Amino acid sequence: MQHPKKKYYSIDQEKLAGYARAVSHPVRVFILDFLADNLDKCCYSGDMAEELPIARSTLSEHLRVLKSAGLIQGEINPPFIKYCINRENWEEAKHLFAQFFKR
Amino acid sequence: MQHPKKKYYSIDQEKLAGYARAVSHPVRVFILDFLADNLDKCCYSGDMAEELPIARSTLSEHLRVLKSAGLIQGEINPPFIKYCINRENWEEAKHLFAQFFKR
DNA sequence: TATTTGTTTCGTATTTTTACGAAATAAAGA
DNA sequence: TCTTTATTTCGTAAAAATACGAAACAAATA
Repeated sequence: MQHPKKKYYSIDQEKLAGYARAVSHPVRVFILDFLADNLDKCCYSGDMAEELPIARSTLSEHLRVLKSAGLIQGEINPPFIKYCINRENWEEAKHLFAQFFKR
Repeated sequence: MQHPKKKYYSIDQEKLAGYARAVSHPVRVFILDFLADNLDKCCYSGDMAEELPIARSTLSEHLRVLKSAGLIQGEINPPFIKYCINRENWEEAKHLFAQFFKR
């Protein structure tokens, strides 16, 4: 980089982009909707696999992406894994998006 | 696909994913923040290039992505192109995200 | 008409994402 | 201990995203 420019994007801009990236695939939106609609009972991977025309391993990969973005968490209870929305980060994302669009 | 599953994602889930995809890169968040903060005057590509350590062509590509997602629009006034937030779609995205996170 | 100007498009390379089936895993039950 | 079960990880392939510099563009101006 020959001429470093004055400034670049902020931490919040990077955070927002990260959450947006997690939500940027329809299957992952579906998963998040599914989990958010079933907050009381949480869900197993298999519950969602029933509803989606994709391989189990592909679903697992989408769950991994959501988990690494922090939007969901999985409580291991073999051979099941009970997935839930990660409340703390969900609220952070909600706030970031609300701030972003509030203009 | 041997066993077509019962249902798949909805139109709104696809729309949300599409808007999220557009916002899923920090440079694009930066651009949208920049435009939203300057609603009165709108902006030229060059105004933003000053602030970002990326090639002009790369910025142009990000603008193209945002335009094709519908979040911005460009009024051609050669050799300038004045960019603005696309108000209608911005409101739609705002609403979709608000609905999504409201739980 | 040739030049300048701000921007986009093109060609290309690299990286990341998405997807699948096969194999691995880890606990429960036969 | 051998299966069964629900799920993840691995290996791989194909598609999409990201980035850059060079070339193209289109209007204004010299």
